[in-house]
Amino acid sequence: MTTVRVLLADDEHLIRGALAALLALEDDLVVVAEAATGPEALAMALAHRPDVAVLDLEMPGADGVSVATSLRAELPDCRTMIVTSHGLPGHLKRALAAGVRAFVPKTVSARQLAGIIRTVHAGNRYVDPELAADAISAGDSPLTAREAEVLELAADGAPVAEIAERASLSQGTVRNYLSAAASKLGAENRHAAVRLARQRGWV
Amino acid sequence: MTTVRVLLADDEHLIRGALAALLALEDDLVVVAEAATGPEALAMALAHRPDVAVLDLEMPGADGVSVATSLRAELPDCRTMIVTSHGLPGHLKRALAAGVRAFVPKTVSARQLAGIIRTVHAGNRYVDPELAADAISAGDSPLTAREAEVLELAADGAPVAEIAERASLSQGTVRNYLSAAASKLGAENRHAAVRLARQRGWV
DNA sequence: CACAGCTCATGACAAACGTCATGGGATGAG
DNA sequence: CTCATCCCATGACGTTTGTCATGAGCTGTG
Repeated sequence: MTTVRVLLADDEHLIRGALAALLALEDDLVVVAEAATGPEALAMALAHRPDVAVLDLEMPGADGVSVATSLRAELPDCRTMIVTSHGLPGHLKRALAAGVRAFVPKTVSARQLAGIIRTVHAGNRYVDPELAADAISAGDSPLTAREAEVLELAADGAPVAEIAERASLSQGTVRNYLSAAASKLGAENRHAAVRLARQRGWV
Repeated sequence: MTTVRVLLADDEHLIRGALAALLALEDDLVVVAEAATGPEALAMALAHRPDVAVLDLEMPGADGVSVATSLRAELPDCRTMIVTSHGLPGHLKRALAAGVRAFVPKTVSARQLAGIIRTVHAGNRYVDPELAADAISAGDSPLTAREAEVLELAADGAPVAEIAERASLSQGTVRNYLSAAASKLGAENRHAAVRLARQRGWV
């Protein structure tokens, strides 16, 4: 029997600890390291060279996907997987693009998670069926690069003047992009557009 | 030794299961029921009459605080406590007003949580020191009831006309409230005001 | 090469929004 | 009772927006 060396990264101590305890019950899994932040996860991975890194999507410092990206470069043999509370379609896409092998919502049971870790370790992929369906039905972002960028700058309710300055664009151009983005998303105004784009993980 | 009967409510199966397993290690605690949604938590509580209800703040159906409110009315002997990932000051306030005995971020360890459950069962309260400090420094909401209501309706980027209709107010009145709210919060416009109010848990 | 698509800009117009002054009715504290 | 505060409204003003037309430079594809 091969044992799988696992790295666990989650900023919530309660969950990380509990998870470690549950995974320890599976006798072919061993948690070799834990981390509470993105950078820490990276450091721990380099130090302990786990077979599989289980990364929370939302962590301080660097999110799961960017950790996965770094990991892919620095530790190619380590498979990565993402667990998350909020299963936005866009996140799934970003994750897969970063070479993540599994994308799992926290609504699964520990036993299922253990199974998925084995699946990933065996070289296969796993994506939660429901999330996959959402991602497919949500489709690709219709926004161009600049539209997305400007929309993101508009996210905190800043006036056009400020967005224009931060993006080094003229105010007119910003309004054009905002208008285009809103109409592509079927939103009444840029603020609603921001909400929609967020929901679909396009920002 | 008295044993404490605990209800566990969290929509994330992974966490709920893991938590149950960890609490089971404490021999004076016994998890008598689990729930994944607000209404389910309520039903389980009525059926199993636990000593302490550990409620996640964000759950489908009804959030932790409203469950606690119902519980207070229907099962006064049951102490309630809230665990949450996002410790917004306003939530803490709402929770305490609802008679919740403890408010804990998920960054604590399972051992600490067990201790807090005992504290609560003994009739005492517990509030995470950091959250308490935030809540105090954030202060009370300066918004009047209507201002908060209108601000909430503005949350999804709806135009004034729609807000006015939904609140049964004139458009002028809505704009006045929005303007007042934004200036009280020091925001540039209503959208930024919504963000700020959300951050502080005032909506 | 021609064509399509993205990028950036300008100008102009209508609609939406923020702000202010003003006032009447309700309510609660002193 | 009086005063402050909130609630609701109206009208008016200037500003910020969304939208549209138009055009120029750039890039990649067929």
